[in-house]
Amino acid sequence: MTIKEVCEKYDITADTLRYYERVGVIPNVTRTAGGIRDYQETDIAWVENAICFRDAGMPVEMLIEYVKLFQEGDSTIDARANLLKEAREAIVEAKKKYDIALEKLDYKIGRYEIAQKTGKLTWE
Amino acid sequence: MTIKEVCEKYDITADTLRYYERVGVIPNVTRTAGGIRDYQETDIAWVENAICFRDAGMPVEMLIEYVKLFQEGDSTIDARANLLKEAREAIVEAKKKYDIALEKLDYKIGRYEIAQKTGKLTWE
DNA sequence: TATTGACTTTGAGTTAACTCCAAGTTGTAA
DNA sequence: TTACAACTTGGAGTTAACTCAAAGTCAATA
Repeated sequence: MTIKEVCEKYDITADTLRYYERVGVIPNVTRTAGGIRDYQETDIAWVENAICFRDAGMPVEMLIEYVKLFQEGDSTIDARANLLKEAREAIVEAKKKYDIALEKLDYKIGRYEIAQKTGKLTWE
Repeated sequence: MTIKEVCEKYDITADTLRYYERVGVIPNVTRTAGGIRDYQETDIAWVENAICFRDAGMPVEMLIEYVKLFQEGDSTIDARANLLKEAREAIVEAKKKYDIALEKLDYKIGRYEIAQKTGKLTWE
Protein backbone atom coordinates (compact mmCIF):
# COMPACT_ATOMS: atom_id res chain seq x y z
CA MET A 1 0.00 0.00 0.00
CA THR A 2 1.43 3.38 -0.95
CA ILE A 3 1.60 6.32 1.42
CA LYS A 4 -1.15 7.97 -0.60
CA GLU A 5 -3.49 5.03 -0.12
CA VAL A 6 -2.82 5.00 3.62
CA CYS A 7 -3.50 8.75 3.76
CA GLU A 8 -6.81 8.34 2.04
CA LYS A 9 -7.81 5.33 4.10
CA TYR A 10 -7.19 7.08 7.42
CA ASP A 11 -7.75 10.69 6.43
CA ILE A 12 -4.31 11.80 7.53
CA THR A 13 -1.63 13.68 5.61
CA ALA A 14 1.49 12.06 4.14
CA ASP A 15 3.53 14.58 6.11
CA THR A 16 2.05 13.33 9.35
CA LEU A 17 2.68 9.70 8.40
CA ARG A 18 6.30 10.46 7.58
CA TYR A 19 6.60 12.49 10.77
CA TYR A 20 5.27 9.60 12.85
CA GLU A 21 7.82 7.29 11.32
CA ARG A 22 10.69 9.78 11.66
CA VAL A 23 10.16 10.40 15.36
CA GLY A 24 9.27 6.79 16.16
CA VAL A 25 5.53 6.90 16.80
CA ILE A 26 5.48 3.91 14.45
CA PRO A 27 8.40 1.60 13.56
CA ASN A 28 10.16 1.96 10.21
CA VAL A 29 7.83 1.16 7.34
CA THR A 30 8.63 -1.48 4.72
CA ARG A 31 10.20 0.01 1.56
CA THR A 32 10.45 -0.99 -2.11
CA ALA A 33 13.90 -1.62 -3.63
CA GLY A 34 13.86 2.06 -4.67
CA GLY A 35 13.25 3.25 -1.11
CA ILE A 36 9.59 4.09 -1.46
CA ARG A 37 7.24 3.24 1.42
CA ASP A 38 5.11 0.15 0.80
CA TYR A 39 2.90 -0.32 3.86
CA GLN A 40 2.32 -3.97 4.85
CA GLU A 41 -0.39 -5.28 7.18
CA THR A 42 1.75 -4.80 10.28
CA ASP A 43 2.81 -1.30 9.23
CA ILE A 44 -0.83 -0.44 8.80
CA ALA A 45 -1.72 -1.90 12.17
CA TRP A 46 0.85 0.42 13.78
CA VAL A 47 -0.56 3.40 11.88
CA GLU A 48 -4.08 2.52 12.94
CA ASN A 49 -3.07 2.25 16.58
CA ALA A 50 -1.13 5.49 16.47
CA ILE A 51 -4.09 7.38 15.03
CA CYS A 52 -6.50 5.79 17.47
CA PHE A 53 -4.40 6.64 20.52
CA ARG A 54 -3.55 10.14 19.30
CA ASP A 55 -7.27 10.74 18.79
CA ALA A 56 -7.70 9.89 22.44
CA GLY A 57 -5.15 12.52 23.44
CA MET A 58 -2.28 10.15 24.13
CA PRO A 59 0.92 12.18 23.71
CA VAL A 60 3.28 11.40 20.84
CA GLU A 61 6.04 11.03 23.43
CA MET A 62 4.20 8.12 25.03
CA LEU A 63 3.67 6.34 21.74
CA ILE A 64 7.37 6.73 20.95
CA GLU A 65 8.22 5.19 24.30
CA TYR A 66 5.92 2.25 23.65
CA VAL A 67 7.44 1.53 20.24
CA LYS A 68 10.93 1.80 21.72
CA LEU A 69 10.06 -0.71 24.45
CA PHE A 70 8.37 -2.99 21.95
CA GLN A 71 11.50 -3.08 19.85
CA GLU A 72 13.59 -4.03 22.87
CA GLY A 73 11.70 -7.30 23.10
CA ASP A 74 10.07 -9.45 25.75
CA SER A 75 12.12 -8.05 28.63
CA THR A 76 10.01 -4.87 28.44
CA ILE A 77 6.63 -6.54 28.81
CA ASP A 78 6.12 -5.17 32.33
CA ALA A 79 7.11 -1.68 31.30
CA ARG A 80 4.77 -1.78 28.33
CA ALA A 81 1.88 -3.09 30.41
CA ASN A 82 2.44 -0.24 32.90
CA LEU A 83 2.58 2.31 30.11
CA LEU A 84 -0.71 1.07 28.70
CA LYS A 85 -2.35 1.17 32.12
CA GLU A 86 -1.12 4.70 32.64
CA ALA A 87 -2.52 5.70 29.25
CA ARG A 88 -5.80 4.05 30.16
CA GLU A 89 -6.08 6.03 33.37
CA ALA A 90 -5.37 9.30 31.58
CA ILE A 91 -8.16 8.58 29.11
CA VAL A 92 -10.61 7.63 31.86
CA GLU A 93 -9.80 10.89 33.67
CA ALA A 94 -10.14 12.94 30.50
CA LYS A 95 -13.50 11.34 29.81
CA LYS A 96 -14.72 12.38 33.26
CA LYS A 97 -13.86 15.97 32.45
CA TYR A 98 -15.67 15.69 29.15
CA ASP A 99 -18.75 14.49 31.00
CA ILE A 100 -18.64 17.41 33.39
CA ALA A 101 -18.37 19.82 30.46
CA LEU A 102 -21.25 18.06 28.71
CA GLU A 103 -23.46 18.50 31.76
CA LYS A 104 -22.64 22.18 31.91
CA LEU A 105 -23.26 22.56 28.19
CA ASP A 106 -26.57 20.73 28.32
CA TYR A 107 -27.71 22.97 31.13
CA LYS A 108 -26.72 26.09 29.22
CA ILE A 109 -28.22 24.86 25.96
CA GLY A 110 -31.46 24.14 27.78
CA ARG A 111 -31.51 27.68 29.09
CA TYR A 112 -30.82 29.08 25.66
CA GLU A 113 -33.71 27.13 24.22
CA ILE A 114 -36.05 28.81 26.68
CA ALA A 115 -34.42 32.15 25.93
CA GLN A 116 -34.97 31.68 22.23
CA LYS A 117 -38.72 31.57 22.82
CA THR A 118 -38.73 34.81 24.80
CA GLY A 119 -35.86 36.58 23.02
CA LYS A 120 -34.14 37.19 26.32
CA LEU A 121 -32.00 35.35 28.83
CA THR A 122 -33.44 35.87 32.31
CA TRP A 123 -29.97 35.64 33.88
CA GLU A 124 -26.41 34.46 33.51
CA MET B 1 -10.60 37.01 45.80
CA THR B 2 -7.00 37.59 44.70
CA ILE B 3 -5.45 36.00 41.65
CA LYS B 4 -3.40 33.80 43.95
CA GLU B 5 -6.49 32.44 45.68
CA VAL B 6 -8.13 31.71 42.35
CA CYS B 7 -4.96 29.93 41.17
CA GLU B 8 -4.93 27.74 44.24
CA LYS B 9 -8.63 27.03 44.12
CA TYR B 10 -8.53 25.86 40.50
CA ASP B 11 -4.94 24.63 40.27
CA ILE B 12 -4.06 26.93 37.40
CA THR B 13 -1.21 29.43 37.07
CA ALA B 14 -1.60 33.21 37.42
CA ASP B 15 -0.05 33.54 33.99
CA THR B 16 -2.79 31.43 32.48
CA LEU B 17 -5.50 33.42 34.27
CA ARG B 18 -4.04 36.69 33.01
CA TYR B 19 -3.65 35.18 29.55
CA TYR B 20 -7.31 34.13 29.51
CA GLU B 21 -8.34 37.64 30.41
CA ARG B 22 -5.96 39.27 27.95
CA VAL B 23 -7.16 37.29 24.95
CA GLY B 24 -10.82 37.32 25.99
CA VAL B 25 -11.46 33.75 27.13
CA ILE B 26 -13.04 35.47 30.14
CA PRO B 27 -14.34 39.05 30.35
CA ASN B 28 -12.29 41.70 32.16
CA VAL B 29 -11.97 40.93 35.83
CA THR B 30 -13.02 43.39 38.54
CA ARG B 31 -10.08 45.47 39.87
CA THR B 32 -9.27 47.29 43.10
CA ALA B 33 -8.69 51.07 43.00
CA GLY B 34 -4.99 50.26 42.60
CA GLY B 35 -5.61 48.11 39.50
CA ILE B 36 -5.18 44.74 41.16
CA ARG B 37 -7.51 41.90 40.16
CA ASP B 38 -10.21 41.19 42.75
CA TYR B 39 -12.29 38.28 41.45
CA GLN B 40 -16.01 38.51 42.21
CA GLU B 41 -18.58 35.69 42.01
CA THR B 42 -19.29 36.31 38.34
CA ASP B 43 -15.59 36.57 37.46
CA ILE B 44 -15.05 33.24 39.16
CA ALA B 45 -17.99 31.68 37.35
CA TRP B 46 -16.36 32.66 34.04
CA VAL B 47 -13.04 31.21 35.16
CA GLU B 48 -14.72 28.00 36.22
CA ASN B 49 -16.49 27.66 32.89
CA ALA B 50 -13.34 28.43 30.93
CA ILE B 51 -11.37 25.76 32.77
CA CYS B 52 -14.17 23.24 32.45
CA PHE B 53 -14.55 23.74 28.71
CA ARG B 54 -10.82 23.87 28.06
CA ASP B 55 -10.49 20.58 29.95
CA ALA B 56 -12.96 19.15 27.48
CA GLY B 57 -10.80 20.25 24.58
CA MET B 58 -12.85 23.25 23.54
CA PRO B 59 -10.49 25.62 21.70
CA VAL B 60 -9.60 28.96 23.25
CA GLU B 61 -10.77 30.57 20.01
CA MET B 62 -14.29 29.26 20.59
CA LEU B 63 -14.42 30.51 24.16
CA ILE B 64 -13.28 33.94 22.98
CA GLU B 65 -16.07 33.96 20.39
CA TYR B 66 -18.64 33.05 23.04
CA VAL B 67 -17.53 35.83 25.38
CA LYS B 68 -17.55 38.29 22.49
CA LEU B 69 -21.11 37.32 21.56
CA PHE B 70 -22.19 37.41 25.18
CA GLN B 71 -20.94 40.98 25.50
CA GLU B 72 -22.89 42.00 22.42
CA GLY B 73 -26.13 41.26 24.27
CA ASP B 74 -29.43 39.53 23.62
CA SER B 75 -29.25 39.87 19.83
CA THR B 76 -26.63 37.10 19.81
CA ILE B 77 -28.67 34.50 21.65
CA ASP B 78 -29.11 32.37 18.54
CA ALA B 79 -25.45 32.54 17.66
CA ARG B 80 -24.46 31.59 21.19
CA ALA B 81 -26.89 28.68 21.27
CA ASN B 82 -25.44 27.42 17.98
CA LEU B 83 -21.91 27.77 19.27
CA LEU B 84 -22.76 25.75 22.37
CA LYS B 85 -24.42 23.05 20.30
CA GLU B 86 -21.39 22.86 18.04
CA ALA B 87 -19.13 22.56 21.08
CA ARG B 88 -21.38 19.85 22.44
CA GLU B 89 -21.13 17.83 19.23
CA ALA B 90 -17.35 18.10 19.20
CA ILE B 91 -17.19 16.75 22.74
CA VAL B 92 -19.57 13.90 21.96
CA GLU B 93 -17.42 12.96 18.95
CA ALA B 94 -14.22 13.17 20.95
CA LYS B 95 -15.72 10.94 23.62
CA LYS B 96 -16.51 8.32 20.99
CA LYS B 97 -12.87 8.28 19.95
CA TYR B 98 -11.84 7.95 23.56
CA ASP B 99 -14.10 4.93 23.90
CA ILE B 100 -12.59 3.26 20.84
CA ALA B 101 -9.10 3.84 22.25
CA LEU B 102 -10.20 2.46 25.62
CA GLU B 103 -11.46 -0.71 23.98
CA LYS B 104 -8.19 -1.17 22.16
CA LEU B 105 -6.24 -0.50 25.32
CA ASP B 106 -8.30 -2.90 27.39
CA TYR B 107 -7.74 -5.60 24.80
CA LYS B 108 -4.00 -4.98 24.79
CA ILE B 109 -3.77 -4.76 28.57
CA GLY B 110 -5.62 -8.06 28.80
CA ARG B 111 -3.11 -9.65 26.47
CA TYR B 112 -0.23 -8.23 28.48
CA GLU B 113 -1.64 -9.69 31.66
CA ILE B 114 -1.57 -13.12 30.08
CA ALA B 115 1.92 -12.45 28.78
CA GLN B 116 3.13 -11.48 32.23
CA LYS B 117 2.28 -14.96 33.47
CA THR B 118 4.21 -16.67 30.68
CA GLY B 119 6.95 -14.05 30.22
CA LYS B 120 6.21 -13.87 26.53
CA LEU B 121 3.70 -12.33 24.16
CA THR B 122 2.40 -14.96 21.78
CA TRP B 123 1.94 -12.42 19.03
CA GLU B 124 1.60 -8.75 18.07
C1' DT C 1 8.19 55.10 56.16
C1' DA C 2 10.96 51.64 54.39
C1' DT C 3 11.12 47.13 52.87
C1' DT C 4 9.41 43.10 51.01
C1' DG C 5 6.52 40.28 48.47
C1' DA C 6 2.69 40.06 45.45
C1' DC C 7 0.85 42.34 42.03
C1' DT C 8 0.86 44.85 37.21
C1' DT C 9 1.84 45.12 31.83
C1' DT C 10 4.10 44.23 27.44
C1' DG C 11 6.29 41.43 24.73
C1' DA C 12 9.15 37.61 23.90
C1' DG C 13 10.03 32.54 24.42
C1' DT C 14 8.56 27.62 24.74
C1' DT C 15 6.34 23.20 23.73
C1' DA C 16 3.77 19.76 21.23
C1' DA C 17 2.41 18.34 17.09
C1' DC C 18 2.39 18.94 13.04
C1' DT C 19 3.09 21.27 8.18
C1' DC C 20 5.65 23.10 4.55
C1' DC C 21 9.60 23.68 1.41
C1' DA C 22 13.42 22.72 -1.69
C1' DA C 23 16.10 19.82 -4.04
C1' DG C 24 16.59 15.54 -5.62
C1' DT C 25 14.84 10.36 -6.98
C1' DT C 26 11.53 6.79 -8.56
C1' DG C 27 8.29 4.74 -11.43
C1' DT C 28 4.84 4.71 -15.01
C1' DA C 29 2.60 6.04 -19.37
C1' DA C 30 3.31 7.75 -24.12
C1' DT D 1 13.45 7.31 -23.37
C1' DT D 2 11.47 11.06 -22.02
C1' DA D 3 8.23 13.54 -19.45
C1' DC D 4 5.81 14.00 -15.40
C1' DA D 5 3.49 12.89 -11.23
C1' DA D 6 4.45 10.99 -6.91
C1' DC D 7 7.78 9.83 -4.10
C1' DT D 8 12.14 10.81 -1.05
C1' DT D 9 14.99 13.51 2.77
C1' DG D 10 16.47 17.20 5.92
C1' DG D 11 15.42 21.05 7.81
C1' DA D 12 12.74 25.15 8.52
C1' DG D 13 8.18 27.20 9.58
C1' DT D 14 3.52 27.30 11.79
C1' DT D 15 -0.18 27.03 15.24
C1' DA D 16 -2.36 26.69 19.70
C1' DA D 17 -1.87 27.41 24.19
C1' DC D 18 0.50 28.67 27.29
C1' DT D 19 4.86 30.38 30.06
C1' DC D 20 8.47 33.41 31.23
C1' DA D 21 11.12 37.80 31.87
C1' DA D 22 11.83 42.59 32.76
C1' DA D 23 10.64 46.62 34.63
C1' DG D 24 7.72 48.86 37.26
C1' DT D 25 3.50 49.50 40.99
C1' DC D 26 0.75 48.29 45.14
C1' DA D 27 -0.03 46.98 49.89
C1' DA D 28 0.87 44.80 54.29
C1' DT D 29 4.21 44.65 58.00
C1' DA D 30 8.34 45.92 60.96
